[in-house]
Amino acid sequence: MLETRDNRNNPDNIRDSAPMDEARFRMRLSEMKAALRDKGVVITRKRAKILEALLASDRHPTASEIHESVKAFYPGTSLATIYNTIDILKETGQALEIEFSASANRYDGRIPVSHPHLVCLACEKVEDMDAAAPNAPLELDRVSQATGYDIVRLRTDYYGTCPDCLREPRAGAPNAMERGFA
Amino acid sequence: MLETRDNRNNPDNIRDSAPMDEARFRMRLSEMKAALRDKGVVITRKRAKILEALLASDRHPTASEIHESVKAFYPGTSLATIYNTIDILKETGQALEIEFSASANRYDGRIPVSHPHLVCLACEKVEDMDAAAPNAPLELDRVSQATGYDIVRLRTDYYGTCPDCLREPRAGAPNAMERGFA
DNA sequence: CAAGCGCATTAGAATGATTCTAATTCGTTA
DNA sequence: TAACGAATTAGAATCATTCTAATGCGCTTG
Repeated sequence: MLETRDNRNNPDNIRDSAPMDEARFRMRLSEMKAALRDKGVVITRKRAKILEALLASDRHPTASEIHESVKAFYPGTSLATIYNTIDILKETGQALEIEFSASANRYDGRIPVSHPHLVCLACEKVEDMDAAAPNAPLELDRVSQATGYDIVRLRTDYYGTCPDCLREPRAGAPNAMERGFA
Repeated sequence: MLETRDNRNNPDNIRDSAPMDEARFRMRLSEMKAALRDKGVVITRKRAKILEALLASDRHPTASEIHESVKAFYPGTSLATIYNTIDILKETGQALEIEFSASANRYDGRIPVSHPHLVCLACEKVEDMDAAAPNAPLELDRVSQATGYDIVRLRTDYYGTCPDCLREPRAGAPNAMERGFA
C-alpha cells in the first residue's frame, strides 16, 4: 500500500546529511581527477589531498578548513594553493561555491550540480537538502526559455535555525544572525 | 479562450524590471518609515533619503551606489550611515540583502519578502524574476515542516548571461565571470 | 644523465567590502 | 535653553580573497 511510503513528515526524507560511503567517495574522487586531467591539469599530491579533504568533510568546508586538513599531511602548503585548486574545480564544474559575504565561502564537491541547501544561522552548518528534488538542468532550461537569459546555474538556499540549535540555544557564543551571517 | 493568455515564451511574462510607479513608490516609502518608527527609530532627513535612494533605483543598488545618491543631497554623508540604515532595514524586514562574496552586496527595498532574482554574470545586473511566483511564506513553512529547521528566509537566484550581454558581448571590459563574480 | 621548459607553489602584499571605534553633532523633550 | 540619548562621522581595523613576483619541481627531450 502507498501509505507505508508516505514519510513526508520524516525529516530524513528531505535532509541529506548522510556520510558519504567509501564507494561513492572513491568514485567521485576519480571523476574529479579525470575531469582535471582532461583539462590538462596535473594532479599533484597536494592537489589530490585537497580533493580528498573537500570530499571527506560533510561540512561544506571553507577554504581554510580544507587548508587545515591538507596541512596535516603537507605542512608547507599555502592557502593560495587551496584557492587555486578550488578555482580549477569551479571552472571544470567539479565543485560548487556557496557564497557568503559575512563569512567564508563554503564548497561542495560531493554533488557538483546546483541543488538546495539548508543554512543554520546559529551554528553556520550547511546541509544538502534532498539533492534529487528540483531537476537543476531542466530548471535552468525552463528559466532560460522564459527569460531570454542563458542561465548556467542556480542557487536555492533556505536560512533558519537547525533542530540542534532550536533545542539548545547556546547562551554564550555570539550568534551568527547577529553577526550578519546569511 | 485560453490560448490568448498563454505567453509562457514571452520574456516579459517572467522578468520583472518594470520601473516602480509613483503611487507604489510612495506607498512603499511610508510603509518603510512606519516600520522604522514602530521600532523607535528616528527618521532623519538622511535616513529618508537613503530609503528613497534604495527604492528609486531599479538596479538593486549596492551600499556605495546608495551612498552616491545620498551624497548628491547631503554631501557630508558617511558610508557608515548607509550601512547603519541598511542594518535597521534588514532587522525590521524592510529590505532584502543579496550577498556576494566577490563583489558588493545588493539591496532590494521594493519587495521585502524572499523572491527569485536573475543575475547577469557579465554586466552584474540583478533583476527581479516574477515576484509572484513561489509563495515564500508557504514555502518557508513547507520546508520548516519537512526539515525540522525554523526557516526564516530563502534565496533563489539564477545566474547566467542576460539578453543584452548575449547580443553584444563587450570585447573590452573584463567579464564578471572571469573575475569570479557570482 | 643533463638541460631546459613550464606549470605549481610559495610568502607576503594588496584589495575591497564591511564593521568597528571613539569622538562629535543633532533632535527632542523638559 | 539645557541636557540627554540617538545619529553621524572619519578613519582605523578586519577578514576573506586575489595578486605578485620569485622559487621549486616534475617532465620531456636530447
